[in-house]
Formats: sequence, C-alpha cells, structure tokens
Amino acid sequence: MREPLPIYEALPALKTHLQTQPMVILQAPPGAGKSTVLPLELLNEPWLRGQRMLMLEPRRLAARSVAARMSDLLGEEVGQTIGYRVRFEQRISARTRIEVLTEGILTRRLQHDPELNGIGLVIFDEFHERSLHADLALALCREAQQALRNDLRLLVMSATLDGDALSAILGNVPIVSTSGRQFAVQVNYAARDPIELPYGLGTLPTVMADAISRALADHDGDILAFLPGAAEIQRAERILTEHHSTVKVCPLFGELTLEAQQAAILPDAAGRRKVVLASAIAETSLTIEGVRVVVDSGLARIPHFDSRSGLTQLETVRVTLDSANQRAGRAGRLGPGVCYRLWSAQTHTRLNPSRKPEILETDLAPLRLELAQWGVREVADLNWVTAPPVGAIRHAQELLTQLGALDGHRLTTNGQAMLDFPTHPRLAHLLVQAAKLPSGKGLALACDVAALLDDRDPLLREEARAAGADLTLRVEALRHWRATQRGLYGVDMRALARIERVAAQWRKQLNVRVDNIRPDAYEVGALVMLAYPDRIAQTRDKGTAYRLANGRGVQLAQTDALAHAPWLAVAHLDGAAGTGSSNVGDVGRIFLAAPLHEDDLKPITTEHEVFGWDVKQGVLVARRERRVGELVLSSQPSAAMSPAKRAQVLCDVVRSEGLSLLNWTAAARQWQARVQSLRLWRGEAWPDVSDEALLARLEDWLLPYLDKVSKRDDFARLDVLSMISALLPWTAQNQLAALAPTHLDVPSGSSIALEYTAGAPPVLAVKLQEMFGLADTPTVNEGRTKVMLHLLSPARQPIQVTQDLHSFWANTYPVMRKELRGRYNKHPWPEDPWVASPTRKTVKALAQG
DNA sequence: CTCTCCCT
Repeated sequence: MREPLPIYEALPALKTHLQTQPMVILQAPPGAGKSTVLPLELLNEPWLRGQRMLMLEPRRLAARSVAARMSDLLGEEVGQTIGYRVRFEQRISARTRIEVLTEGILTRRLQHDPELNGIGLVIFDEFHERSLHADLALALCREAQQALRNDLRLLVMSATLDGDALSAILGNVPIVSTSGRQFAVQVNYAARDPIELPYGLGTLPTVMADAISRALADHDGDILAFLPGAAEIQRAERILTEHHSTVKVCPLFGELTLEAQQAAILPDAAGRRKVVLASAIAETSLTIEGVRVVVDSGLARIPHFDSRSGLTQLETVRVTLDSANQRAGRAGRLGPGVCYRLWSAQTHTRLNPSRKPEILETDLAPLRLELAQWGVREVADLNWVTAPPVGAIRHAQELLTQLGALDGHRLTTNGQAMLDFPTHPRLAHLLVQAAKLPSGKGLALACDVAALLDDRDPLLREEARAAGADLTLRVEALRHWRATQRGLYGVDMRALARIERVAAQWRKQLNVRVDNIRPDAYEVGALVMLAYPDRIAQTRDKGTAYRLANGRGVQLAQTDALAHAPWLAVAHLDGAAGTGSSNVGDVGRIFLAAPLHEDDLKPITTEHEVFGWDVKQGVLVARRERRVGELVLSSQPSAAMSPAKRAQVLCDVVRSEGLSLLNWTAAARQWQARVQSLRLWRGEAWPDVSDEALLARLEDWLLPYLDKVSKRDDFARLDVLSMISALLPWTAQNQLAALAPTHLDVPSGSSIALEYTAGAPPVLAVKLQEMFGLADTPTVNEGRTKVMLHLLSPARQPIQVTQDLHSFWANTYPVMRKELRGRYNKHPWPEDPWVASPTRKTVKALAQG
C-alpha cells in the first residue's frame, strides 16, 4: 500500500484556520495531494454551510484532469459532485459542489455575479505561476470579500512561492506548509559555464548533444533535455540522430502535431531508449513517462511586452531557480534520478529565485477592459499582489480608446458589446464592427479571421516560411480542411481543429452560417484593419519595406509574395531585431498580414491642412493631406495660409533652427549685451533679452516682420537691431543710451566704442597715450560701474588690463616706461603722465602740428 | 535561425 499523502498532516491546521480566517495560504510541493484530496476533505466543513466551492487551474488540461481524478476518488462521473468549466466547454450539473475552472472564467463570472452567490470557498491552485488571470481573480475576489461577502473564504495554494512574502503583501495571512513526495534527484553542475549569453547560443545544440551522449553512456532510462526553443531543439535533434542509431530522439514543443507530441510522451513501441528534446512545455504542462535523467540547458525564451511599441518580444534568458528545480524534479517521478545542469555552481548562486509575475510582462489591454466593466477608474486602487505597470496600463488605455471601448475611464456601449466576446479586445472589436457592416457580408469571414488570429499559425514552421506572411492562405487552409476534413500539406490539423471550435462559437454568437468559399485577400485585409488600426502599413519602396501608421518601420521577408502591395493590414510582427542580426537594423519583421485597398481606409482617414516648413528646401509650404495615423495617402498644394498661421509656422522654424537664422550685426549683439548688463546691474525692470528669452517671446518682436519671410534666406534680410529695440519702451531706450552708452569720450578727444558682455564690466580698449592726464577709471551706469581698461601700445597690443587707472599711472607706468620708450621711440612717453597732453599722434606729428 | 507558454 502507498503511504498516506503528506496533505493529511496539514489538514487539521488548515481546517482550523479556515473556520475563522478569510484567507489562508497553503504551501505544498508537487505530490502532496493538495489539488485532489484537499477539496474533497473540505466539502463538509461547517463554515462552508453546504455551499459550493470553486477551484482555479491555470490550464484547461489541468482543469479537466483534476476534475476527473476527484470524480474517480468519489467513484462518480465528471459533472456530478465534481464538475469543470473551461472556455466554450463545461460539465456541471445542479448536484455539482466543486467546480474546477480555468482562471479567466472566474473573472468573467465575477462580472455577472460579483457576490459569488452560493460559493463558500475559492481555491487558487498553482498560484506560484502568477498568471495574469490568477492575480486579477484574486484581486477581484478580495474586493468581493471586503465589500459584499465577508463570509467568503479564499485558499491560495502554491508549490514554490515564498509564502512569507505573499503573506506579508496580503496582510498577515496564516500559512500552512507540508512536505512533498518526490524521489531524490542527484544534481550535477558543469565545471565552467559552457554557454555565455547573449552570444554563446549558437553552440548550445552541440554542447547539449555532447552532454546527452555522456548521460546515455553513464545511466539507464530515458532522458529529458530542456532547450530554450524550437530552433535549438531541431538542431540538437539532427546531431543526436546522426550519432545514436539505437536511440529514439523526440522533439517536443508547443507547435508540433499531436502525433509528434504523443511520440515524445509515451514509451517507444519498439522498446528503444528515448531522448526527449523539449521546450518549457515539459516543465508543467506535459509529463513524460519513464524519465530517469534530466539535462537542462538552463535557458528559457520568455516574452517581454514593450509598452512603447505595443509589441511583445521574446528574449533568451537564464531560467529562474524555481524553474530549474521544477525541471530537475522531472527526473524523480519514478524513483531516484539524476540531473545535469549545463551551468556552473557559481552561476547557480546568481539565478533569480522566481519568474516575474505575468502582470509585469504582458499586454494589459484585456485586463484594463475587464476592470472598466468592474467599474474601476484607477487601476492602482485595487488590492494587487503585484501592481500592474503604469506604462502598460497607459498603452492599454490608448489602444482601448482607439478601438472605441473606453471614453476616458468609462466603458462605452461598444466596449460593453466587445466584452460579450471572450477574446482579446482587438479581435472582439473586429467581431463587433464586422457585425455592423451593412450587408452582413463577410461576417463568416470575420469569424474565421478572428479565430485564426486568436491561435498560433496553423502552418507548420517550414511551410510557414515558404508561404510567407499572407493571412489569406491560412483562411484558405482552414476552409479547405473544413470542407474536406483533409489538411493541406504542412498544416497543423490539431491547431485547425482548435481554431474551428472558436470560429464556430463566433458564428453561433453572431448567428451566421459557415462559409467555405475562397476568401478575398482584400476582404481579409479590411477585417484585420479593424483589429489592428495602429498596424496599417504603407510601402516605402514598392518592395519589402513598410511604414506603420504608428510611425515604426517594418519589413517583409525578401521572398514574400505580399511584397509590392502598396498597403497592408499587419496582424503579427516583432519588435526591433534584438538577437544580434545586425543587417535588419531596428526594423521589425512582419509575420502575418493581408493586403488593403486604399478605398477601405476611408473610414479611418483624417484630413489635415499642413502648414509647414520644408527643412531641405528651406521654404514655407501649405498642403492639404489625407492621412491614416502618420501615413500620408495624398498631399495637394492648398491655398495660402492665414497670416496668423503663417507667422506661427515661421516662429516654430526659428525655434527649431535657432536665432542664427537671423543676421546678427555687431550692433545688435552689443544692444543685447548692454540690456543684459543693465538687468544685472539695476534689476529686473530691464527685460531679459538673452537668446533663450528672445526665442521664448518671438511673437513679441519677430512676428510683426514675418510677412516678408517665405524662405530661409529672407530671415537674414531682417534688421535685427531695430526689431529687438522695440522690446524697450521709448523712455527706457533713452536710459539705455545714458546708462550703457555705446561710446565713451577719452581725454584725447576720441570717442571710443565700449565692448559689453553680460556679467562682466564693459571693455574700453584705448591707446595709452590718449589717456594722459586722466586720473581715474571712466565709468558707466551712473558712475557705479568702472569700465575694464585695455591700455594699448601704439601697435594696438594690450599693455595692461586694469580697472584702476590711478594705480597704473602711479605704480606700473613708471616701471614700464623705459622699455616702451625703447620699443616705440616715435611716440611720446612723458615722465609725468598726470600732466602730459593726451594724444593720438606720434612725436613727429605733434612737432609738426 | 520567423515564435516560450497559456487564458476568457
């Protein structure tokens, strides 16, 4: 007999807490029996008062099998005491006491029945996976609990989650822990890291094949190897099949056909040893029989939503600690096992403990729409375990506004209609809008297109590459399969069956009959446009380069048959090529699209009068443009601009190209420096006329003169000094001349120009001889500011720079005089400068004069 | 070298 499951040790404590506590956390590793035994054990607890319970599972497969196992334990059929409900499928009866649901179902149910009438307990299974729906469902359940149902109990179950941290976030929730039941797995690390990210990925298939070969030699039993994705799996498969003829090598990843997946999961019929090369799908979703050895690359490909571009990109990263343990555990299901980790023990200490919650890494448009229906205005107000990021919420609100689902924070009737379709808001919008089309024509096509875009590409990898991005080919494959029940070559029939079930649901909901005629590519395009108005693309070069309505550049594969279409409606694309293939630049790639007729763009075309400046030509332009987002459909010259608009455009030109467009004379620059100096000396009654300030108030001084400007050179013909002078009132202009004169008279009778610089004394550069007889430094600003004298030699070389003329005559001049007299012997160098006559002239000229 | 997995 088997030993009793570990969950029984935890049951008494769990039952005690649930009597009084609204929420309890159960921390239990796999194999403890928490998702089968536990719900049944709680069924007759007094606090449940005969009400039903809900149990949330992250996957449909898990929901069905958990319901089946519990029914088995009761000796019943599914749908009696235990039932389940997943999208478009349910087995529930009036007798049902435990409903197993996939997570999204609960969100929808709460919308219609926020009190959860007749439900006494909600169990969150596998909460450590932190899926978006589990986080949302928990937040909404807590709302319900606090506002409407204080008798409702919540039980959060988790295998690896840090229960203490969760308890702290949720507010001191009691935690009950159990041990798991799992055989020991001996873990081996690599001596050195064989793969260094991000560049070492190319060698991974070889490294993995070597490790598997050693494991085949050293151990018995089947081997499960984890690789980041299909590309590495297929390359490792080729290497291994070449070297090991007696071993069965099975790839295993999501987009394989059902038969290929079965071959990997079940023991080999011929009794050969099996090597399964798997993606993360084998971590939780699929269990492989007979595995004794796990070889883990330690890498995973995970999505990252970029709220700036609105696109999701895949990144190859090191796995987290909990994933690595989950992978290793797959070797210990039958008996003691072995795990080889292709990373060093040192690197192991640097792994992140767990994956980021999905809410941080995904498109939040569906979540935002749900919350709008729930009546939430500020998303941050809900009681989140992890709050959704503001950038992604902002992006979601922009998209939902564009789709007409939100008006500010309010749900529109269109948004309400969209919520009747359990799919992404983009596809829901496609279905709602298609239903409004006048003839109802194309509605069956809308169902097919929405269903196709809801799932992965039904064309298998190689076939998809050959077929290119044309979505219409996928519709044809679906319709051909539906009409003949035969798949075309290279089509994943399991995917088509899944897609057809969804399409059939939409047809039922919209009351439209199935259609299997050959689809029109442009009709497909018009439908795709409804879901992805931001991804309408216009050709840039009549080849493979396109530009999206949101301004980004995108590219079709060189050989794609869609190339040369002037307009495309793009459904799927990736972001900037971040994998190191430099030839693509930062241009995204188009994976799925359909051509568009320009006529079909009419409803979303906007008209603009464009008054602008052609930067290249340097001329004013006036055009009438028809646009879709940032794309221009047509552009025609239009009537002359109004003077006001014209002036505005030209002011903007000066702001972007700078004041240097104008002809700044020395006099204009000096005027600016004089006013700035007075502002510093005498206070802010004097206006700020710095370049920055002038740019900020172009309308005050430049605008009245702009009617003479229509091209770049015209700016240089404007008289800057007279324009900026107008910034000073008449009285201030007189004061300016008096307080900061342009010239000063010196003893020789010359009038010498001052050189002003804001923040420094004005400079008076004058020949020394012209200053004889003057005792003190000249001043400006009503005698308050001494000028900076640059005393010049007869050759106009500065001899001395000083603000103290008195001291110069007394101390410096007598010392310098001898040398100066030798060097400039034609000029007067009197012994006593205090009484000498100032002069511009030489000795000889003086004698003659 | 076109893309891990999952859900209403």
